[in-house]
Amino acid sequence: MKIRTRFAPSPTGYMHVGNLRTALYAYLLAKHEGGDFILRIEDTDQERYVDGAVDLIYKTLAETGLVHDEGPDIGGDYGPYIQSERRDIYKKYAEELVEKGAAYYCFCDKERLDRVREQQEKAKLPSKYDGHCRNLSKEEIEEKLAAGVPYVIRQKIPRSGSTTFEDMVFGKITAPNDTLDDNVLLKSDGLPTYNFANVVDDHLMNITHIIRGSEYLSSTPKYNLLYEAFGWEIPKYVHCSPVMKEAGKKLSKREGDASYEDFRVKGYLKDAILNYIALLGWSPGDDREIMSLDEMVQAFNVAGISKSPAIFDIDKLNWINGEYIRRLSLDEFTEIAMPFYKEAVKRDVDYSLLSSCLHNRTEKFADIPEQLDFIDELPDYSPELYTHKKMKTTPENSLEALEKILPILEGIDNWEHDTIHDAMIDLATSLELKNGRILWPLRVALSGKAFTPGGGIEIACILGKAESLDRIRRGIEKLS
RNA sequence: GGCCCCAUCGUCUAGCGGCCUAGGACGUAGCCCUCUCACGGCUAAAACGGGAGUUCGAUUCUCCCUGGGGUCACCA
Repeated sequence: MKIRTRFAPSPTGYMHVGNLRTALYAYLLAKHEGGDFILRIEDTDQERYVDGAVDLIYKTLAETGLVHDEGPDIGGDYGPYIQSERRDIYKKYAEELVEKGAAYYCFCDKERLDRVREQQEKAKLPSKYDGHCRNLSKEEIEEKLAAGVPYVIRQKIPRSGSTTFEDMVFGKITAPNDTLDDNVLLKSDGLPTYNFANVVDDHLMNITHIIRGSEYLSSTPKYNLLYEAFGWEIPKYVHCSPVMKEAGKKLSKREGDASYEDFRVKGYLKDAILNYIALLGWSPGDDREIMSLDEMVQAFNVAGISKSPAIFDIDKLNWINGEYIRRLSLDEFTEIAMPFYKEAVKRDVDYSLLSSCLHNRTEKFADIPEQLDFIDELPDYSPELYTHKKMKTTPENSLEALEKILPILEGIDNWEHDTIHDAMIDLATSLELKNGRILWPLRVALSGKAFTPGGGIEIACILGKAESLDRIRRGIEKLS
């Protein structure tokens, strides 16, 4: 039988990385087995509806290459794929469940429920529905229904015994039934809760493997009870532990470290993000780390998913992003870096020159402007910058060096890397000095910074002849 | 608090009773390369949470403790 997995996000307006990872695993599992990956939108909570959120989901999936085989935007044999459009389906199945004795009508209003909960909390009991409407007579129900009293349909959990299910990563899990709550299946607005909708939809859509976060682990027994009541085949479960910021902390939307979009605007490559989150909680079993989507599809195995929560390590993401950046061609790099160049440099420069300096020195594109902050304007720097122990330079001998450098550069018409390079090396050789004695002062005079992407020669090329000479003269002035 | 689950370097992990003197990667430190920084190369420090068992032998199996995570909504 063909495997079918699904990604079933709520349209919340942003793509949490933990969520994206779940989508990735669902995609990988399906594709590894040659199966289908389905997208379903879980929008049964109208209060949480966010405009444009669904488009963001499409965009993210398309951008990362997690292409779905069925979904609201492309259709399929099991639609509709948006839960709010499946309203009538749920009602029918909820009523079927009532007939089967696995669910019941409940007419309790919010006030009563709050009161019950309050009392339970006071008594330090776990808060559960007290079963007030569990055994209403047929007459009572008919009467209230006819009178138009708002109602919900609740699951009727057995009061004794226990329920066991098998998870592909966690193994056998058993929960005592009396710790399970009679949750609402169908809300008073006629829409289902997640608890119900996911079971009905997964069955109707023929989903064979359910990949989701471990927050559903403790409610899965209830879902199994539902499958059993319907007489439906129970799917395979794959629960994934959460992604944490650090021990005891969650990734936060506010701090900009929780969503895929957050990382994209900071200049992380989509493939790098995908690669990193794949490894956050999954291992291919060997030492491979840099893997393309296709390679991950090949290597994917549920057995490699880890059970404990994983802490999001920005350092490792940075490294992986750097690896991907280094594998970019110079042209590709320039294309992605262009918006950052435009932001950082107003002066007319050869962007390919910038790229050749930056491509090995960039971990994420957002770092670029800071690296280039000396291009437009020479920063005000201290003469002490000319002192470098290893280069054996001081402000004094740097002045001498700059005074020697200036006329030589003035005489260069062919302002290119090799020409400048040869002239500077020749100068050092003829003076019987180490290259650094010439090049360190040059770089400082041109940049005014202790660290720069590239050396003095590269910077001279980028700045051009006129600006370079000007900065060297200013250096001489500063040191005189 | 009840219930469920988890536990290897700081972090992500390999390990599925002897191949473990516990492997890899990030990060950290040092060295090399070198006009700074970075890239690249090399080296180093760094872990089986604690206690009982089972076994000829436990990182690997069982139990307890501790620590961590999840869940207890007409949210998903």
